[in-house]
Parts: sequence; C-alpha cells; structure tokens
Amino acid sequence: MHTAAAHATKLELTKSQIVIAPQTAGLFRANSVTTFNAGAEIYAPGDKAGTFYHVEFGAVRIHRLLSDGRRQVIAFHLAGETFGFEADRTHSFFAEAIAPTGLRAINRTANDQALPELLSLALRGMLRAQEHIMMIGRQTAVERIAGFLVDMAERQGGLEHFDIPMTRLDIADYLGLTIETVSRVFAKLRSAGLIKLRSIRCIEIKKHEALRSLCA
Amino acid sequence: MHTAAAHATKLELTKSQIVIAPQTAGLFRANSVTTFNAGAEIYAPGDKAGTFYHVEFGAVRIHRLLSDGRRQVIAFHLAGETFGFEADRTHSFFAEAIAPTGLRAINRTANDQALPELLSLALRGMLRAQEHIMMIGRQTAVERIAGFLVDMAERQGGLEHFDIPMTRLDIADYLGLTIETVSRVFAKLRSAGLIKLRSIRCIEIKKHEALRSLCA
DNA sequence: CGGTCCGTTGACGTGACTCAAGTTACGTGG
DNA sequence: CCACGTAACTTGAGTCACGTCAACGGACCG
Repeated sequence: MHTAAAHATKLELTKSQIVIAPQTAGLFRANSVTTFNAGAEIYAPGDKAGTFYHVEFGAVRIHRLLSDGRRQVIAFHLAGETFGFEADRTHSFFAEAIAPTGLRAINRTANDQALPELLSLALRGMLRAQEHIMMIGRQTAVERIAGFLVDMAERQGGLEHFDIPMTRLDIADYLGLTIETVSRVFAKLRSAGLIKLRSIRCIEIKKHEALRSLCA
Repeated sequence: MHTAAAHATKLELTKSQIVIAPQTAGLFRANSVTTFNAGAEIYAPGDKAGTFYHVEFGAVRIHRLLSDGRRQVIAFHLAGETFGFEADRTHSFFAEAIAPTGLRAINRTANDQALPELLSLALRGMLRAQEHIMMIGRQTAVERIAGFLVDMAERQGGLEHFDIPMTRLDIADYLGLTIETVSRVFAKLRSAGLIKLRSIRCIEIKKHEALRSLCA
C-alpha cells in the first residue's frame, strides 16, 4: 500500500523563528509567527496540547498512522484557518506543514473570554469531520474527488483556478483512496472536460455545475 | 444497495410525553424526560437546533442520507451520553431512537455558565468523529467490526457480554459496509471463537485480547 | 398461523487496490 | 546552463475484498 510510511523517515524538520508584527486574533493572546518548511512537524501524538495555531500562509495536514504504516489524513488547514484544539491534554494526531507555512501560535489563557469563539471552532470542526465521514463512508472514488475539488475551490475563494498545496498521496490518504486511484480519477475528470490541470498542482474547474453534480 | 432508503418511509413516529422527576444535569436547565419508540424521529435536517438531549435510557442514531438513499450513520448515543449540538442554527442530520428511548431535553440558556462543559462535549465529539474517519478510511471490514465491538463493550461498562440495540443494517451504515459483510464478519469472528452470539442482539466477547489485537 | 422484518449464507460481479513500468517535475552540483 | 538523482505522478494489467443479487431461515406479532 502506497501510504507513506516511508514519509515517517523524517525529512528536514526545520523550524525557523521569524517575528512578524503581532496582531491580536480575536480574543486570544496572539504570538509571533513561526515558519515551517514543507514536511516539518508542528506537533505529534503525545505532545502537550493547549496551543492553537492560526495559519498565516501555507497549509497544514492533520493525520494519524496505523501501526503498519497506513495513513489517514483527517484534515487540511489552509491560510486563515485555525487548528490544534484537542479534547485531551495531549495531541492525538500529527500536524505537519505541507508547504512553506507560517503559523501564529495562540496560547489559551487560563480563564478565557474566548470560550464562545473556541466553542464555535470546535463545533465547526466536528461538523467538518462528520461530513468527512459521510464522504469516505458512502461515496465512490469519483464522488470523493469531486467533493474534494469543490471544497478546495470554495476554500480558496471560489476562483476558477487554484493551486493545491498537497500531493496526490496526501489527497489519497485524506479520501481513503490510493494514489493511483486519485491519479486515474483526475485523468477521467480531465478527459471528460470537467477540469483542466494547468500544472500538476494547479487545477482549473471548467464545468463547475457538472463537477458539483457528481458530489452525490 | 441495502442501505435503508425504505426506512425513510416513516415508521410509527410516536412520541409520548412522560414526566419523570426532573433532575438537574450539570449546569444546564434540565427538563422532563420524553420517551420515543424505536424508529421515532427526534430531529431531522433543517430542524431548529439549540436543544441538547441526554439519553436516560435506550439508544439513538445520528445519520444522514444521500439523495439516492445511501445512508451513513455518524454516531450512536447510548444511555448517559449527550447529543444534539450543532455548528449551525439548524440540524444537519437525523436523530432517531433505535430502541425505546428516554431523553431529557436540555435548553441552552442564553448566557451559559455551562460553556466549558459544552466545549468539552464538542471537543470530545470532534475526537470521536476523527477516530471514526480513521476507522472507515483505512481499516478493513474485520478491523472495523472488531473496533466497533470493543468500543461498544467499553461503553457498556466493560461487561463480558452486552446487548447491542442496533440492527445489522445500522452497524453496516455506521461502518461504511453492507449488511451482508457485517453478517459474514460476525460469523467469522464467531467461528474463530473470539465472540459468541448469545442471541442475535446479545454479544459475548470470549477473547478480549485477540479481538483488540484485530483493531489495527 | 401467515406476514413481515431481520439476519444468514452462497454464487457471482466489480470498483478500487496491488504490482510494475514508465514519464515528468524539480532541486542540486558541476 | 546542463547532467544527474530523486520524488511525484501516470498508466496498464491483474487481483481481491467487498458489494450485489438471490434464496432461505428464524423471530416476532397481530
């Protein structure tokens, strides 16, 4: 199974401190921005939780490995999104940058005014996870890819073309498919004229409605 | 596909009011208990959200249908658990009793003292959903069933045998499988001596460790 | 005691996986 | 700038886990 156990053999886990004008995000106490190279680990299962991260630029994947190397990507977080909250005191997933990424760490203050905001984020995260379950539980490969592309398009502001920061392997592990299936479905959508691959990571949606109608 | 679109053709949606001694649950304002028959709808997509439900007895399934009838069960809630929180003002799933069930409705008060409690529930719900993604995204049928049985055993207090309130179809739709596959895997686990089916809905785990080792 | 729902089992089909062989994109050093 | 090595992606052929279709058995209920 092509599910990147190899990836676990750490890349260059560089993490450089770059201070950018601190700007308060909501009611949290915001810190400076830290940049991560592609592949760099942000946290791992077992790490102490309690800090949230606001994506300033770049993208992050949240995932977990099974003992035999099978990998499931739980979520992608793009610029403008916040992640890192956990039910327990320690993280239960990996968070890694999937491109050069800037994160603003946000320390949860002891007695938060920000609870409603945090609750909203948690509920939204729960909903997202539930829709993800729907997708990988009951949809075909084509439906999953179509849904993924529509989602990405919307999260990038609905432009007619956009770059995806993740590899085919990341997409496969997010959708519960293999890299080969992802590649084949892309080819199928392309030859059906629904999308165009401007480059390997730049996707243009040619027939938005047709694509959306595939989402089941 | 055996995924209960037929079920949508409403059963006897009976909902009888029975008042039981009101008892405050946490910091919420708790109401009386309402009982639902098996199959009765508690809420549906589009219904106004904002009320939570504490399961006094019985069990509830949360699910959603695709347009062609494919069904995905998102979660089961057993006695002692709380459900019903949503990111939006309206529900996006069905909630139905899967056995005679008593629910204590809990109205969210305008300016909650209960926010931390609610946040904790939301985070725990998110974690549960994420582990569910892991399960249906990357595990085989045997692994999913084993995981399901271990989970059910733990949630029932870790007894060596327990009743499951849901049908094979509910289990199938929860795990992203078909009813036939569920049945076959049960048969396989039984003939391997890992479990015993005392009756069709009563499961005895004979080799707890062996079962757990199947969970990947 | 007949109908209905639920569950089981078998035979067969197929969508996605596996294995394998390329090709393309990209970074690095000469 | 090109040569090289590596990672990412694509494509094809064959396989398999799970789905589909179908027949049947048991439990419950009026």
